Amino acid sequence: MFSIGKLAAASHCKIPTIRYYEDIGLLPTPRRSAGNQRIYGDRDLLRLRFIRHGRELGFDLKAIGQLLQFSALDHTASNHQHSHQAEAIAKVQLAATYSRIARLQSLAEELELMLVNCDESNDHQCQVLEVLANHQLCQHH
Amino acid sequence: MFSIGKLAAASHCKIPTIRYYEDIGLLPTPRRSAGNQRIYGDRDLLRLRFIRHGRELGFDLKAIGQLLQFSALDHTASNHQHSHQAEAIAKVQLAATYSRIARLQSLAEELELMLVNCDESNDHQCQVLEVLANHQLCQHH
DNA sequence: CCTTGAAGCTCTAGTTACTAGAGGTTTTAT
DNA sequence: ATAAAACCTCTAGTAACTAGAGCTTCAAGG
Ligand SMILES: [Zn+2]
Ligand SMILES: [Zn+2]
Ligand SMILES: [Zn+2]
Ligand SMILES: [Zn+2]
Repeated sequence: MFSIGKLAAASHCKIPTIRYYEDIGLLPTPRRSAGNQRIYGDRDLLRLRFIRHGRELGFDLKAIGQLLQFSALDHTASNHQHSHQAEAIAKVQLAATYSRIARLQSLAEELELMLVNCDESNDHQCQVLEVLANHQLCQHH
Repeated sequence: MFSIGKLAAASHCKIPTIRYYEDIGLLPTPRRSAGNQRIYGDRDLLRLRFIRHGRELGFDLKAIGQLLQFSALDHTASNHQHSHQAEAIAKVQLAATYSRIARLQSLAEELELMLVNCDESNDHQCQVLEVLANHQLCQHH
């Protein structure tokens, strides 16, 4: 039985974010005090921590919504079916993560090259600006 | 002298995106035909390609706006000062890229671990769901 | 009991970089 | 002359929050 402020502190999640999760249906509508303030229980804290942990691991809210359904936190007991679906979502996330890494690595190489060439140009014809103006000068994409 | 459609085709940029860049001031307001349709020239194409190339390299629009100012495309001639500023922006971008890579790599490791542990669990206590519910089970963050 | 400051409430709007669609006009080609 | 393609403006939607205005409620001290 705690207020939204306590819930926020216990979950490392900001108050407006908690209300936002409620708005979009990720958190259930909590009961209210006589004066209309939200009251939460332990179950809500577990659910919110699950959501935040999912976010830290890079899942989007839609995926987290599905994962919650597969978990015991969404009142239907979890079973083997659900576990397999959860794994499928995690695999998609992993693949997306690898492809982002690959893309960022090629960008980093390109940027490094620009900067190195800047240093080596003796009349300093700035390679950052030159390359941006002309994609032909790129090596990696 | 070409229409917005031709400009889009020549720059691999969608039409609404071109109008959006105009709205936010990244592209100058073009002159118009008698019937109010936009007319562009070669200069606009160079500028738009610069912008798009910057986006492909991961710069945000604010950084690209600055880079444009430093470049010869923004009618003030480029000079050494400008080159140094351009390099500074590229260095910031490079650092941000490396830190994103590092973060994604730790996430990928965590996801891999979850999936491996799922496979190894003989009663299949789904580790994806377990880990999400309990950050203590994480190794990497 | 009363007061005051902290915490909570709702609602709106802003962030980033676009994208989609409605409903109307102009161009281009036959 | 007509019809299709391209263009116009304006609004709103995307993801996941965050900030602020203006008002109400709660908790603690005197
Ligand atoms: Zn340079
Ligand atoms: Zn390139
Ligand atoms: Zn599993
Ligand atoms: Zn964790």
